[in-house]
Amino acid sequence: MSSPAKVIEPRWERRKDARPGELAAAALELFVERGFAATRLDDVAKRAGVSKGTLYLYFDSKEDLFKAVIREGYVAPLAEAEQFLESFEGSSSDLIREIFRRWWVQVGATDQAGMTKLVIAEAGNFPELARFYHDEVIQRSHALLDHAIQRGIKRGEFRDVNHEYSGRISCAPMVMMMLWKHSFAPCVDHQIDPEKYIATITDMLLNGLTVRESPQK
Amino acid sequence: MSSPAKVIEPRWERRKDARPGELAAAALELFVERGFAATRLDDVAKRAGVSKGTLYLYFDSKEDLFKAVIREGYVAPLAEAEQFLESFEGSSSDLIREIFRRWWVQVGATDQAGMTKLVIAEAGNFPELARFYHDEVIQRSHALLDHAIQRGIKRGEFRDVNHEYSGRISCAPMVMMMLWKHSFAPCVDHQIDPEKYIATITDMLLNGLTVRESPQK
DNA sequence: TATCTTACTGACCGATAAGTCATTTACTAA
DNA sequence: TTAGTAAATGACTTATCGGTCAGTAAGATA
Repeated sequence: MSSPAKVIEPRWERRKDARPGELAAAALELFVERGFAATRLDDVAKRAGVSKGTLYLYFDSKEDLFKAVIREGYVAPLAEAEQFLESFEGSSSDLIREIFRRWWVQVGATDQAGMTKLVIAEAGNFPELARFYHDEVIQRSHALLDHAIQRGIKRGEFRDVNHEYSGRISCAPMVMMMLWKHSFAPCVDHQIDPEKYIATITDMLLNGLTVRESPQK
Repeated sequence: MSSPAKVIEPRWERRKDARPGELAAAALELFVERGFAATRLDDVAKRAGVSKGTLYLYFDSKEDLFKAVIREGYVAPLAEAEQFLESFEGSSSDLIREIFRRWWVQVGATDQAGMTKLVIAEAGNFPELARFYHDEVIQRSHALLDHAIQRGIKRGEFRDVNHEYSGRISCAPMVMMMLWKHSFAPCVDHQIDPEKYIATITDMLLNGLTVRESPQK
């Protein structure tokens, strides 16, 4: 059955550089799936293909691992989006549509999307981390949409809506889709079609519900 | 110092009927604050003013307590809202405004608001419960808003927006405000003014961002 | 091929918290 | 007043899991 096997597979490999990233990725998955307290470090290690002892070579404690996952894994694409907004030439309607589209492709469809659920769920246990995530991600996302809306107002494309909450309200449907993906989506039949969903958001956000005296294309 | 004290305070009282409700209320608070796994039953009992042993007189296990909190504590006001919609006479704009206002007063501002965060956070660990909550609360909330929108379309007040996601998208900003209250709100300075927030939602939802050829009041 | 370094392992320890139950005490009814 | 009941207690048992570390083996070096 088994060949004489001159080539013996090593039981494990030394991959000092790759381990932290792989452990953090495994931890993110399990933290999102089960929450911080319900996640066992043995399981994190197993999913990363190492033993628990190895995990402790790279992280001081479970809490340290958690913080590393949040702090180092938080969404980078925001800076790119801010840059994109600055240099965008077209209409503000197209700008907002494009922001949502990119948001989904670069974050929503990736593992990162689960981080929002994780931070919301653990905010009570890790308030400093929640504050960090709020300042670095939430606040900036709201500001991004708000700037896009202000741009539209300045260019005469948009109505002068309330400045304080407009960014936040525009973001809400996108955030909810991310949360949905990591909560109810795996439990229920009905799935969301991101493309259709985003098309409906932009339609409602830009045109509203009320019929117009002079309907436009 | 101490009076002869003919009247000795009893160390505890027998309150068989009140205990389950008080324990469930305490459990909801702590589950929302810390999550299921991180909540200690000693703490739940202490907050309810009893010992852990008493908790086990009324609930079989920690999981049983959790299920009771979700199943028996879920938002009742939905049925009333559905009734309200059926019998509403005014414009669909006013209807939607009023739905949001009542939503906040009857649910958002109460302890119940935390349940949404709890169910989302624990959906991975309790899929059956998540399904239950989805069918009984989420689905019905989306349907409620969707009906209000369909009403507006039928009456010629609203544009014929996409039917599939309009209810969900309309709910998103309200749900986000509830989640916010139980996640970032206690960590950061900035607070949301529910009244202003709801006013901005309805303004954006009904009128959209785009300027109109013939602006209306 | 022999030697050395160190990434990695996994059995083990101790603390924590779920769950139990013998005992205590509030309350009731005779 | 007292005996009877059951609601409530809290010390105890036990399983789990975060964290440790002595030992093992990958693989580099010469």
